Amino acid sequence: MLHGLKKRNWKDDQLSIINRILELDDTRRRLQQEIEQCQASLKKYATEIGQLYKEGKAQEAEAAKVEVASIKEQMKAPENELREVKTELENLLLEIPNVPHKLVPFGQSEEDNEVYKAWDKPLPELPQDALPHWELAKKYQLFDLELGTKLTGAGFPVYLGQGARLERALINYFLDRAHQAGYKEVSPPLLVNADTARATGQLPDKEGQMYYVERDNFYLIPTAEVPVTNLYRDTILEESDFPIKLTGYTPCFRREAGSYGAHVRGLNRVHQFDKVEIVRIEHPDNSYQALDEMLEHVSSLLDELELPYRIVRLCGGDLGFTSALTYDFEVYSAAQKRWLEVSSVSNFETFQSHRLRLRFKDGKKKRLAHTLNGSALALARIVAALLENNQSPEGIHLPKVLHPYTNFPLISPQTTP
RNA sequence: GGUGAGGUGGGUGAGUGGCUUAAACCGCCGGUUUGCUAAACCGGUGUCUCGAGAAAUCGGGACCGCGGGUUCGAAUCCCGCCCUCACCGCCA
Repeated sequence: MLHGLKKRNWKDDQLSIINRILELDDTRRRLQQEIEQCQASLKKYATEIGQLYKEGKAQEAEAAKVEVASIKEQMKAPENELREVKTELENLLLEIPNVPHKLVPFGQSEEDNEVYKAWDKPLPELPQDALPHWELAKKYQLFDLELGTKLTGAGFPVYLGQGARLERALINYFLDRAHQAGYKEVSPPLLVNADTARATGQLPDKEGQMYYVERDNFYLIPTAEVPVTNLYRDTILEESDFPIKLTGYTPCFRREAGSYGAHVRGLNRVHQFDKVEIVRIEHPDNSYQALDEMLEHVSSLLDELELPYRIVRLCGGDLGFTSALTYDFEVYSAAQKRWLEVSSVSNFETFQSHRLRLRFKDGKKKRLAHTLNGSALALARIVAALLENNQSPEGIHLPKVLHPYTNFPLISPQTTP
Protein backbone atom coordinates (compact mmCIF):
# COMPACT_ATOMS: atom_id res chain seq x y z
CA MET A 1 0.00 0.00 0.00
CA LEU A 2 2.81 2.42 0.87
CA HIS A 3 4.52 1.55 -2.37
CA GLY A 4 1.26 2.23 -4.20
CA LEU A 5 0.79 5.61 -2.55
CA LYS A 6 4.29 6.63 -3.56
CA LYS A 7 3.02 6.49 -7.13
CA ARG A 8 0.79 9.38 -6.15
CA ASN A 9 4.00 11.21 -5.29
CA TRP A 10 3.31 11.14 -1.60
CA LYS A 11 6.08 12.54 0.53
CA ASP A 12 7.31 10.87 3.68
CA ASP A 13 5.35 13.16 5.95
CA GLN A 14 2.17 12.24 4.12
CA LEU A 15 3.01 8.58 4.44
CA SER A 16 3.34 9.05 8.18
CA ILE A 17 -0.40 9.61 8.45
CA ILE A 18 -0.73 5.89 7.80
CA ASN A 19 1.14 5.23 11.04
CA ARG A 20 -0.99 7.77 12.82
CA ILE A 21 -4.10 5.94 11.60
CA LEU A 22 -2.85 2.58 12.84
CA GLU A 23 -2.05 4.13 16.18
CA LEU A 24 -5.47 5.74 16.47
CA ASP A 25 -7.16 2.51 15.55
CA ASP A 26 -5.40 0.69 18.39
CA THR A 27 -6.54 3.34 20.82
CA ARG A 28 -10.05 3.15 19.45
CA ARG A 29 -10.23 -0.58 20.09
CA ARG A 30 -8.87 -0.33 23.58
CA LEU A 31 -11.34 2.40 24.54
CA GLN A 32 -14.23 0.62 22.94
CA GLN A 33 -13.54 -2.53 24.91
CA GLU A 34 -13.29 -0.60 28.11
CA ILE A 35 -16.59 1.19 27.51
CA GLU A 36 -18.44 -1.91 26.44
CA GLN A 37 -17.39 -3.66 29.61
CA CYS A 38 -18.97 -0.84 31.61
CA GLN A 39 -22.10 -0.98 29.48
CA ALA A 40 -22.41 -4.67 30.17
CA SER A 41 -22.36 -4.14 33.93
CA LEU A 42 -24.80 -1.21 33.70
CA LYS A 43 -27.20 -3.50 31.91
CA LYS A 44 -26.92 -6.05 34.69
CA TYR A 45 -27.58 -3.45 37.34
CA ALA A 46 -30.63 -2.14 35.53
CA THR A 47 -32.32 -5.54 35.49
CA GLU A 48 -31.27 -6.14 39.06
CA ILE A 49 -32.73 -2.85 40.27
CA GLY A 50 -36.01 -3.60 38.52
CA GLN A 51 -36.07 -6.94 40.28
CA LEU A 52 -35.33 -5.39 43.68
CA TYR A 53 -38.12 -2.82 43.34
CA LYS A 54 -40.55 -5.55 42.46
CA GLU A 55 -39.55 -7.42 45.58
CA GLY A 56 -39.96 -4.25 47.60
CA LYS A 57 -36.28 -4.03 48.51
CA ALA A 58 -36.09 -0.31 47.88
CA GLN A 59 -33.07 0.21 50.07
CA GLU A 60 -30.93 -2.27 48.20
CA ALA A 61 -32.08 -0.75 44.95
CA GLU A 62 -30.93 2.67 46.10
CA ALA A 63 -27.55 1.22 46.98
CA ALA A 64 -27.25 -0.24 43.49
CA LYS A 65 -28.08 3.14 42.00
CA VAL A 66 -25.09 4.65 43.73
CA GLU A 67 -22.97 1.94 42.19
CA VAL A 68 -24.40 2.74 38.75
CA ALA A 69 -23.64 6.42 39.17
CA SER A 70 -20.00 5.67 39.90
CA ILE A 71 -19.65 3.44 36.85
CA LYS A 72 -21.13 6.18 34.73
CA GLU A 73 -18.67 8.66 36.13
CA GLN A 74 -15.85 6.28 35.34
CA MET A 75 -17.03 5.94 31.74
CA LYS A 76 -17.06 9.64 30.96
CA ALA A 77 -13.37 10.11 30.23
CA PRO A 78 -12.97 7.14 27.88
CA GLU A 79 -16.20 8.08 26.13
CA ASN A 80 -14.98 11.57 25.35
CA GLU A 81 -11.63 10.29 24.26
CA LEU A 82 -13.26 7.73 22.00
CA ARG A 83 -15.35 10.39 20.33
CA GLU A 84 -12.27 12.45 19.59
CA VAL A 85 -10.28 9.50 18.34
CA LYS A 86 -13.09 8.44 16.04
CA THR A 87 -13.45 11.90 14.54
CA GLU A 88 -9.75 12.22 13.87
CA LEU A 89 -9.64 8.73 12.42
CA GLU A 90 -12.54 9.36 10.05
CA ASN A 91 -11.05 12.62 8.86
CA LEU A 92 -7.69 11.03 8.20
CA LEU A 93 -9.25 8.10 6.39
CA LEU A 94 -11.14 10.41 4.04
CA GLU A 95 -7.82 11.93 2.99
CA ILE A 96 -6.41 8.66 1.78
CA PRO A 97 -6.79 8.20 -1.96
CA ASN A 98 -7.25 4.86 -3.64
CA VAL A 99 -4.12 2.75 -3.91
CA PRO A 100 -2.96 2.64 -7.53
CA HIS A 101 -3.02 -0.69 -9.36
CA LYS A 102 0.32 -2.29 -10.18
CA LEU A 103 -0.03 -1.29 -13.84
CA VAL A 104 -0.15 2.41 -12.95
CA PRO A 105 3.14 4.02 -14.04
CA PHE A 106 5.07 6.46 -11.88
CA GLY A 107 4.81 10.05 -12.98
CA GLN A 108 4.00 13.64 -12.07
CA SER A 109 1.53 14.85 -14.66
CA GLU A 110 -0.27 13.99 -17.87
CA GLU A 111 3.11 14.27 -19.62
CA ASP A 112 4.05 10.99 -17.96
CA ASN A 113 0.96 9.03 -18.97
CA GLU A 114 1.70 5.88 -20.89
CA VAL A 115 0.26 5.34 -24.34
CA TYR A 116 -1.48 2.01 -24.02
CA LYS A 117 -2.88 1.81 -27.50
CA ALA A 118 -1.57 4.18 -30.12
CA TRP A 119 -3.33 5.24 -33.31
CA ASP A 120 -1.52 3.15 -35.90
CA LYS A 121 -2.92 4.75 -39.05
CA PRO A 122 -1.90 8.13 -40.42
CA LEU A 123 -3.48 11.11 -38.72
CA PRO A 124 -5.88 13.13 -40.85
CA GLU A 125 -4.41 16.17 -42.56
CA LEU A 126 -6.57 19.17 -43.24
CA PRO A 127 -5.94 21.98 -45.70
CA GLN A 128 -4.33 25.17 -44.42
CA ASP A 129 -7.61 27.02 -44.25
CA ALA A 130 -9.25 24.40 -42.01
CA LEU A 131 -11.26 25.91 -39.18
CA PRO A 132 -11.35 25.03 -35.50
CA HIS A 133 -14.78 23.93 -34.30
CA TRP A 134 -15.71 27.28 -32.76
CA GLU A 135 -15.31 28.89 -36.19
CA LEU A 136 -17.27 26.10 -37.82
CA ALA A 137 -20.01 26.60 -35.25
CA LYS A 138 -20.32 30.22 -36.34
CA LYS A 139 -20.25 29.33 -40.01
CA TYR A 140 -23.05 26.78 -39.73
CA GLN A 141 -24.76 28.22 -36.65
CA LEU A 142 -24.41 25.04 -34.60
CA PHE A 143 -23.86 26.48 -31.18
CA ASP A 144 -23.41 29.91 -29.66
CA LEU A 145 -21.24 30.60 -26.65
CA GLU A 146 -22.11 34.27 -26.38
CA LEU A 147 -25.79 33.50 -26.15
CA GLY A 148 -24.95 31.11 -23.33
CA THR A 149 -23.04 33.88 -21.61
CA LYS A 150 -26.09 36.08 -21.86
CA LEU A 151 -28.30 33.43 -20.30
CA THR A 152 -25.90 32.12 -17.69
CA GLY A 153 -22.21 32.85 -18.01
CA ALA A 154 -19.09 31.65 -19.76
CA GLY A 155 -18.93 27.94 -20.48
CA PHE A 156 -22.63 27.27 -21.00
CA PRO A 157 -23.07 26.65 -24.71
CA VAL A 158 -26.40 27.01 -26.47
CA TYR A 159 -26.79 24.42 -29.22
CA LEU A 160 -28.82 25.50 -32.18
CA GLY A 161 -30.47 23.88 -35.17
CA GLN A 162 -28.29 21.13 -36.65
CA GLY A 163 -25.96 21.48 -33.69
CA ALA A 164 -28.76 20.70 -31.25
CA ARG A 165 -29.96 17.84 -33.44
CA LEU A 166 -26.45 16.42 -33.67
CA GLU A 167 -26.22 16.59 -29.90
CA ARG A 168 -29.48 14.67 -29.52
CA ALA A 169 -28.46 12.19 -32.20
CA LEU A 170 -25.20 11.38 -30.42
CA ILE A 171 -26.97 10.89 -27.09
CA ASN A 172 -29.44 8.48 -28.65
CA TYR A 173 -26.76 6.66 -30.56
CA PHE A 174 -24.62 6.20 -27.44
CA LEU A 175 -27.58 5.06 -25.37
CA ASP A 176 -28.69 2.59 -28.01
CA ARG A 177 -25.22 1.13 -28.27
CA ALA A 178 -24.95 0.78 -24.51
CA HIS A 179 -28.34 -0.91 -24.48
CA GLN A 180 -27.19 -3.33 -27.17
CA ALA A 181 -24.13 -4.10 -25.06
CA GLY A 182 -26.36 -5.10 -22.16
CA TYR A 183 -26.38 -1.95 -20.07
CA LYS A 184 -29.65 -1.10 -18.36
CA GLU A 185 -30.71 2.47 -18.93
CA VAL A 186 -31.20 4.79 -15.97
CA SER A 187 -32.42 8.35 -15.98
CA PRO A 188 -31.41 9.74 -12.59
CA PRO A 189 -31.85 13.04 -10.72
CA LEU A 190 -29.36 15.75 -11.64
CA LEU A 191 -29.13 17.06 -8.09
CA VAL A 192 -27.92 14.88 -5.25
CA ASN A 193 -27.50 15.19 -1.51
CA ALA A 194 -24.22 15.18 0.40
CA ASP A 195 -24.41 11.49 1.34
CA THR A 196 -24.55 10.58 -2.31
CA ALA A 197 -21.69 12.89 -3.26
CA ARG A 198 -19.55 11.48 -0.46
CA ALA A 199 -20.12 7.84 -1.35
CA THR A 200 -18.65 8.08 -4.83
CA GLY A 201 -15.78 10.20 -3.54
CA GLN A 202 -16.70 13.69 -4.83
CA LEU A 203 -16.79 14.88 -1.22
CA PRO A 204 -14.64 15.97 0.41
CA ASP A 205 -12.04 15.85 -2.37
CA LYS A 206 -13.79 17.70 -5.18
CA GLU A 207 -16.03 19.99 -3.22
CA GLY A 208 -15.02 23.02 -5.27
CA GLN A 209 -15.72 21.29 -8.56
CA MET A 210 -19.43 20.92 -7.95
CA TYR A 211 -22.17 23.51 -8.12
CA TYR A 212 -23.97 23.67 -4.83
CA VAL A 213 -27.55 24.68 -4.08
CA GLU A 214 -27.26 26.10 -0.62
CA ARG A 215 -30.92 26.55 0.09
CA ASP A 216 -31.67 22.84 -0.18
CA ASN A 217 -28.19 21.46 0.41
CA PHE A 218 -28.00 19.76 -2.99
CA TYR A 219 -25.09 19.32 -5.39
CA LEU A 220 -25.40 19.42 -9.17
CA ILE A 221 -23.92 16.22 -10.49
CA PRO A 222 -20.52 16.47 -12.19
CA THR A 223 -21.21 13.11 -13.88
CA ALA A 224 -23.94 10.46 -14.00
CA GLU A 225 -21.50 8.21 -12.15
CA VAL A 226 -22.63 9.85 -8.93
CA PRO A 227 -26.38 9.13 -8.91
CA VAL A 228 -26.13 5.89 -10.92
CA THR A 229 -23.50 4.25 -8.73
CA ASN A 230 -25.36 5.42 -5.63
CA LEU A 231 -28.41 3.42 -6.67
CA TYR A 232 -26.51 0.61 -5.00
CA ARG A 233 -25.57 2.42 -1.81
CA ASP A 234 -26.37 0.32 1.29
CA THR A 235 -26.94 -2.81 -0.72
CA ILE A 236 -26.08 -6.44 -0.19
CA LEU A 237 -26.02 -8.34 -3.47
CA GLU A 238 -26.14 -12.03 -4.25
CA GLU A 239 -23.25 -13.35 -6.32
CA SER A 240 -25.80 -14.21 -8.99
CA ASP A 241 -26.66 -10.51 -9.36
CA PHE A 242 -23.34 -9.88 -11.10
CA PRO A 243 -22.59 -8.37 -13.48
CA ILE A 244 -24.58 -5.19 -12.97
CA LYS A 245 -24.33 -2.98 -16.03
CA LEU A 246 -25.97 0.43 -16.04
CA THR A 247 -25.97 3.34 -18.43
CA GLY A 248 -27.38 6.81 -18.19
CA TYR A 249 -27.46 10.04 -20.08
CA THR A 250 -27.22 13.26 -18.07
CA PRO A 251 -25.95 16.76 -18.44
CA CYS A 252 -22.83 17.20 -16.30
CA PHE A 253 -22.03 20.34 -14.37
CA ARG A 254 -18.47 21.32 -13.52
CA ARG A 255 -17.16 24.51 -12.04
CA GLU A 256 -13.65 23.73 -13.33
CA ALA A 257 -11.74 26.53 -11.66
CA GLY A 258 -8.40 27.17 -13.29
CA SER A 259 -6.83 26.76 -16.72
CA TYR A 260 -7.40 29.46 -19.32
CA GLY A 261 -6.29 30.19 -22.86
CA ALA A 262 -6.57 28.52 -26.22
CA HIS A 263 -6.96 25.07 -24.72
CA VAL A 264 -10.29 25.99 -23.23
CA ARG A 265 -11.76 27.66 -26.28
CA GLY A 266 -14.99 26.53 -27.83
CA LEU A 267 -16.26 23.22 -26.52
CA ASN A 268 -12.90 22.06 -25.21
CA ARG A 269 -13.86 22.94 -21.68
CA VAL A 270 -17.33 23.96 -20.56
CA HIS A 271 -19.32 24.11 -17.35
CA GLN A 272 -22.22 22.09 -18.70
CA PHE A 273 -21.95 19.24 -21.16
CA ASP A 274 -23.85 16.10 -22.07
CA LYS A 275 -22.50 12.66 -21.39
CA VAL A 276 -23.57 9.04 -21.57
CA GLU A 277 -21.96 7.10 -18.78
CA ILE A 278 -21.58 3.37 -18.28
CA VAL A 279 -21.33 1.96 -14.78
CA ARG A 280 -20.55 -1.56 -13.66
CA ILE A 281 -20.72 -3.32 -10.35
CA GLU A 282 -18.66 -6.45 -10.39
CA HIS A 283 -17.29 -9.36 -8.45
CA PRO A 284 -13.70 -8.52 -7.48
CA ASP A 285 -12.42 -11.47 -9.51
CA ASN A 286 -13.99 -10.09 -12.68
CA SER A 287 -13.54 -6.35 -12.40
CA TYR A 288 -10.44 -6.09 -14.57
CA GLN A 289 -12.04 -8.17 -17.26
CA ALA A 290 -15.00 -5.81 -17.03
CA LEU A 291 -12.62 -2.87 -17.42
CA ASP A 292 -11.29 -4.43 -20.64
CA GLU A 293 -14.83 -4.92 -21.92
CA MET A 294 -15.55 -1.27 -21.27
CA LEU A 295 -12.43 -0.27 -23.20
CA GLU A 296 -13.68 -2.43 -26.06
CA HIS A 297 -17.07 -0.79 -25.93
CA VAL A 298 -15.69 2.74 -26.03
CA SER A 299 -13.23 1.78 -28.78
CA SER A 300 -16.06 0.43 -30.90
CA LEU A 301 -17.95 3.71 -30.57
CA LEU A 302 -14.98 5.71 -31.74
CA ASP A 303 -14.36 3.26 -34.59
CA GLU A 304 -17.93 3.69 -35.75
CA LEU A 305 -17.65 7.46 -35.50
CA GLU A 306 -14.51 7.15 -37.65
CA LEU A 307 -12.46 9.27 -35.28
CA PRO A 308 -8.73 8.74 -34.76
CA TYR A 309 -8.02 8.00 -31.12
CA ARG A 310 -5.51 6.62 -28.71
CA ILE A 311 -5.79 5.13 -25.26
CA VAL A 312 -3.49 6.27 -22.47
CA ARG A 313 -2.95 4.77 -19.06
CA LEU A 314 -2.87 7.47 -16.43
CA CYS A 315 0.25 7.79 -14.32
CA GLY A 316 0.13 8.14 -10.54
CA GLY A 317 0.31 11.90 -10.67
CA ASP A 318 -2.67 12.22 -13.02
CA LEU A 319 -4.80 9.45 -11.53
CA GLY A 320 -8.03 10.55 -9.87
CA PHE A 321 -8.32 10.38 -6.10
CA THR A 322 -10.85 7.54 -6.17
CA SER A 323 -9.42 5.41 -8.95
CA ALA A 324 -7.10 2.40 -8.90
CA LEU A 325 -6.55 2.32 -12.65
CA THR A 326 -7.77 4.69 -15.32
CA TYR A 327 -7.57 4.69 -19.09
CA ASP A 328 -8.29 7.89 -20.96
CA PHE A 329 -9.47 7.98 -24.55
CA GLU A 330 -8.14 10.87 -26.58
CA VAL A 331 -9.49 11.84 -29.94
CA TYR A 332 -7.32 13.66 -32.41
CA SER A 333 -8.67 17.01 -33.38
CA ALA A 334 -7.15 17.77 -36.76
CA ALA A 335 -7.81 21.47 -36.85
CA GLN A 336 -6.46 22.10 -33.37
CA LYS A 337 -3.74 19.49 -33.96
CA ARG A 338 -4.09 18.10 -30.50
CA TRP A 339 -5.51 15.15 -28.61
CA LEU A 340 -8.75 15.80 -26.72
CA GLU A 341 -9.81 13.68 -23.79
CA VAL A 342 -13.26 12.27 -24.53
CA SER A 343 -13.55 9.37 -22.15
CA SER A 344 -12.13 8.17 -18.90
CA VAL A 345 -12.66 4.54 -17.91
CA SER A 346 -11.76 3.52 -14.38
CA ASN A 347 -11.80 0.69 -11.93
CA PHE A 348 -12.34 1.91 -8.38
CA GLU A 349 -12.03 -1.57 -6.89
CA THR A 350 -13.46 -1.30 -3.36
CA PHE A 351 -12.79 2.41 -2.84
CA GLN A 352 -16.31 3.53 -3.66
CA SER A 353 -18.08 0.42 -2.47
CA HIS A 354 -16.57 0.91 0.96
CA ARG A 355 -18.14 4.34 1.19
CA LEU A 356 -21.29 3.05 -0.48
CA ARG A 357 -21.50 0.05 1.83
CA LEU A 358 -22.03 -2.00 -1.30
CA ARG A 359 -21.35 -5.65 -0.58
CA PHE A 360 -22.19 -9.10 -1.83
CA LYS A 361 -22.62 -12.43 -0.12
CA ASP A 362 -19.66 -14.72 -0.62
CA GLY A 363 -20.92 -17.83 1.14
CA LYS A 364 -21.58 -16.67 4.67
CA LYS A 365 -19.19 -13.75 4.48
CA LYS A 366 -19.94 -10.35 3.03
CA ARG A 367 -17.35 -8.75 0.80
CA LEU A 368 -17.09 -5.38 -0.88
CA ALA A 369 -17.95 -5.37 -4.56
CA HIS A 370 -15.93 -3.54 -7.18
CA THR A 371 -17.30 -0.51 -9.02
CA LEU A 372 -16.25 0.81 -12.40
CA ASN A 373 -17.37 3.49 -14.75
CA GLY A 374 -16.53 5.14 -18.00
CA SER A 375 -17.76 7.82 -20.35
CA ALA A 376 -19.35 6.37 -23.43
CA LEU A 377 -19.07 9.12 -24.37
CA ALA A 378 -18.70 12.77 -23.39
CA LEU A 379 -20.40 14.84 -26.03
CA ALA A 380 -18.86 18.29 -26.28
CA ARG A 381 -15.38 17.27 -27.36
CA ILE A 382 -16.69 14.53 -29.63
CA VAL A 383 -18.71 17.20 -31.38
CA ALA A 384 -15.61 19.37 -31.64
CA ALA A 385 -13.62 16.57 -33.24
CA LEU A 386 -16.42 15.50 -35.58
CA LEU A 387 -16.83 19.01 -36.87
CA GLU A 388 -13.16 19.70 -37.34
CA ASN A 389 -12.06 16.39 -38.84
CA ASN A 390 -14.94 16.11 -41.29
CA GLN A 391 -15.04 19.63 -42.68
CA SER A 392 -14.94 20.03 -46.44
CA PRO A 393 -15.84 22.71 -48.98
CA GLU A 394 -19.40 21.37 -49.31
CA GLY A 395 -20.03 21.06 -45.60
CA ILE A 396 -19.39 18.70 -42.69
CA HIS A 397 -19.83 15.03 -43.46
CA LEU A 398 -21.23 13.02 -40.59
CA PRO A 399 -20.20 9.40 -40.09
CA LYS A 400 -22.67 6.88 -41.53
CA VAL A 401 -23.60 5.48 -38.17
CA LEU A 402 -25.19 8.80 -37.21
CA HIS A 403 -27.32 9.28 -40.32
CA PRO A 404 -30.34 7.39 -38.99
CA TYR A 405 -30.14 9.54 -35.87
CA THR A 406 -29.63 12.95 -37.41
CA ASN A 407 -31.67 12.36 -40.58
CA PHE A 408 -29.09 14.47 -42.40
CA PRO A 409 -25.72 13.18 -43.63
CA LEU A 410 -24.15 16.58 -44.15
CA ILE A 411 -24.09 19.80 -42.21
CA SER A 412 -24.22 22.69 -44.63
CA PRO A 413 -26.00 26.00 -44.98
CA GLN A 414 -28.30 24.28 -47.50
CA THR A 415 -29.47 21.60 -45.04
CA THR A 416 -32.67 22.40 -43.19
CA PRO A 417 -31.42 24.05 -40.02
C1' G B 1 -46.46 26.56 1.22
C1' G B 2 -50.86 24.84 4.81
C1' U B 3 -53.27 20.93 7.70
C1' G B 4 -53.45 16.01 9.40
C1' A B 5 -51.54 10.95 9.97
C1' G B 6 -47.33 8.14 10.18
C1' G B 7 -41.84 5.96 10.02
C1' U B 8 -40.71 -1.12 14.04
C1' G B 9 -36.67 -6.81 10.94
C1' G B 10 -36.86 -9.19 3.68
C1' G B 11 -42.70 -7.94 3.68
C1' U B 12 -47.42 -7.08 6.51
C1' G B 13 -47.86 -5.65 11.40
C1' A B 14 -48.37 -5.92 17.28
C1' G B 15 -46.01 -3.44 20.96
C1' U B 16 -47.70 3.65 25.93
C1' G B 17 -41.28 2.62 31.03
C1' G B 18 -38.61 -3.51 33.39
C1' C B 19 -42.29 -9.97 31.98
C1' U B 20 -39.13 -7.60 24.49
C1' U B 21 -33.89 -11.92 24.17
C1' A B 22 -39.32 -7.20 19.35
C1' A B 23 -45.12 -11.11 19.26
C1' A B 24 -47.88 -13.09 15.17
C1' C B 25 -48.43 -14.00 10.07
C1' C B 26 -46.05 -14.13 5.26
C1' G B 27 -41.53 -14.87 2.69
C1' C B 28 -36.73 -17.30 2.49
C1' C B 29 -33.16 -21.51 3.87
C1' G B 30 -32.57 -26.52 5.88
C1' G B 31 -34.92 -31.02 7.50
C1' U B 32 -38.95 -34.89 8.20
C1' U B 33 -42.98 -37.17 5.70
C1' U B 34 -44.63 -38.11 0.63
C1' G B 35 -44.51 -41.51 -6.74
C1' C B 36 -43.37 -35.87 -8.38
C1' U B 37 -45.27 -31.11 -7.17
C1' A B 38 -48.07 -29.23 -3.31
C1' A B 39 -49.51 -29.48 1.75
C1' A B 40 -48.40 -30.48 6.80
C1' C B 41 -44.89 -30.59 10.67
C1' C B 42 -39.95 -29.38 12.94
C1' G B 43 -35.73 -26.17 13.08
C1' G B 44 -33.30 -21.87 11.35
C1' U B 45 -33.55 -16.97 9.32
C1' G B 46 -30.90 -9.07 10.17
C1' U B 47 -26.89 -5.27 10.17
C1' C B 48 -22.52 -3.06 12.31
C1' U B 49 -18.63 -3.58 15.71
C1' C B 50 -15.04 -5.58 19.52
C1' G B 51 -12.80 -10.04 21.50
C1' A B 52 -11.42 -15.58 21.36
C1' G B 53 -10.49 -19.37 17.51
C1' A B 54 -7.02 -22.48 11.98
C1' A B 55 -12.16 -22.83 11.15
C1' A B 56 -17.15 -24.17 12.23
C1' U B 57 -18.51 -21.28 15.99
C1' C B 58 -18.73 -18.82 20.68
C1' G B 59 -18.94 -14.35 23.90
C1' G B 60 -19.52 -8.70 24.70
C1' G B 61 -21.66 -4.05 22.78
C1' A B 62 -24.73 -1.05 19.47
C1' C B 63 -28.98 -0.69 16.15
C1' C B 64 -37.06 0.02 16.17
C1' G B 65 -36.14 7.07 10.47
C1' C B 66 -31.66 10.45 12.30
C1' G B 67 -29.57 13.33 16.45
C1' G B 68 -29.97 14.89 21.46
C1' G B 69 -32.42 14.59 26.42
C1' U B 70 -35.15 12.45 30.91
C1' U B 71 -34.49 7.66 33.82
C1' C B 72 -31.23 2.77 37.68
C1' G B 73 -33.78 1.13 33.06
C1' A B 74 -36.56 3.85 26.60
C1' A B 75 -39.18 0.98 20.43
C1' U B 76 -42.33 3.22 24.38
C1' C B 77 -41.72 9.77 27.59
C1' C B 78 -39.56 14.93 26.02
C1' C B 79 -36.95 18.26 22.27
C1' G B 80 -34.87 19.14 17.32
C1' C B 81 -34.31 17.39 12.38
C1' C B 82 -35.22 14.24 8.06
C1' C B 83 -38.49 11.44 5.26
C1' U B 84 -43.28 9.14 3.64
C1' C B 85 -48.54 9.25 2.89
C1' A B 86 -53.38 11.90 2.53
C1' C B 87 -56.08 16.32 1.62
C1' C B 88 -55.77 21.66 0.31
C1' G B 89 -52.96 25.61 -2.43
C1' C B 90 -49.60 26.40 -6.62
C1' C B 91 -47.87 24.05 -11.01
C1' A B 92 -45.12 21.15 -16.17
